[in-house]
Amino acid sequence: MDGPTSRPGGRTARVRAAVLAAVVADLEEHGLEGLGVDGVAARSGVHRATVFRRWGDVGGLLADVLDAAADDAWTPPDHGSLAADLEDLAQEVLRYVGPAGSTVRALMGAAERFPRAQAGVHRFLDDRYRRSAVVVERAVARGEVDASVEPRRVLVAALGPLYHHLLHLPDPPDAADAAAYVRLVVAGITAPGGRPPRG
Amino acid sequence: MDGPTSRPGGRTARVRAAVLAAVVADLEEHGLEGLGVDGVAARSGVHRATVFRRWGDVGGLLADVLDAAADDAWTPPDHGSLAADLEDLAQEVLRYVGPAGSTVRALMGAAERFPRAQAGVHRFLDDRYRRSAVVVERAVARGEVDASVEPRRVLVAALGPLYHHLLHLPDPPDAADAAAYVRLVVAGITAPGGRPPRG
DNA sequence: ACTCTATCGCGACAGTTGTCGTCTTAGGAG
DNA sequence: CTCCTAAGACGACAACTGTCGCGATAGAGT
Repeated sequence: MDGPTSRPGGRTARVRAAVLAAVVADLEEHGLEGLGVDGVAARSGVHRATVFRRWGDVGGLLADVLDAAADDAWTPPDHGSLAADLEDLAQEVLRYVGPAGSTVRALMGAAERFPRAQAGVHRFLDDRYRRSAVVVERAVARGEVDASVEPRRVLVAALGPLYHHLLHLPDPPDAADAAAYVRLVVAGITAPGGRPPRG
Repeated sequence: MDGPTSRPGGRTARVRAAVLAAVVADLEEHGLEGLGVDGVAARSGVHRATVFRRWGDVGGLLADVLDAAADDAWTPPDHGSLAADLEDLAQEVLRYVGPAGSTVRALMGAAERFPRAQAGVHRFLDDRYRRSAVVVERAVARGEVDASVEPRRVLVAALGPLYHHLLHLPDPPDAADAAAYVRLVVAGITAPGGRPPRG
């Protein structure tokens, strides 16, 4: 995500590391409400104006944290069945966006307010869903589901209710809820006599 | 939500109407980012301190707008089949939270930041889902689906992906997307040979 | 008509957010 | 080692957010 910037090494990288570390630390301690550029600047030892110049606002900070974190080699699980794979993904969503101090959750909360945060959410989820598509493709290869299904739509249908539940409903979902949402979708596309879903 | 407050009529009600009208107007014009207590106070002719005292923050403002709007006699449609009813609900979600200046959307965006907004989202969606449960109950009565399904879970499974898509994915969903998410769930619980879903 | 009190108007205040221009420094190029 | 430039440091600044105490008033009860 750095591109061919002029001075990738040295001080700049050090400043970025210090700031991002301060963001996650402040986030875990005080949550999204307690996260401010001023606090991050003080904690990281970097000047306020510098943080504003490079990251713009809290949304930019969070987006950069996630961009840095997304630079991993994550790959979806392979349990041999679509249901098991999707349930595993759902549990992972629960683990990552469930906790109040979670970066993903904070970023989603800031998305509507800060354009940079919204772009960060888009990048993160798009990458996530792109990597997860193999789960559905493997199911197609196994003959578990019809080849006409669109992997992305199945993933969103299976995990979307969990995100919605986590972020917008009063009662926090547990592992059983996550599994139930997945099963509701899997039952549809793997139903023996059911008509092949169009999308 | 007024309860047995002491002075429901007269000036207080007038102030509330003026402020809430200013909120929706500012929201439509400048979006959530451009919504501030100061602007609302100026536009409504009500003093800053009064707005802060009664509503606390932007989240309180948005929550009250939605509380006022939820005081209607809305009832879910009855098209004679679960699929048609759910698709209708999905289209309604699309209409109401799709537009950028929508109050529901703004409230959801502010939820993570302001506790009052979060409570407002909870109240609104809970009420909405409670009223919509009849759609599933009618399907059970018709014998369309098994009686063991939990209406709330079906609704969340059918509409959750749409909320998720609307709020967190780059490409805005259209009517076809909304219908597809619904069908994916309906196919599962109405599948002739499929095992009865557990919840 | 009179009283009483919840609510509003008002202005002062402190803290936070975000911008700007200027100066200094780290560190790459020669 | 020296020069040059991108990046950070610094402090001043305006706008917004949220709080407080005090005085004014609408409007309900009698």
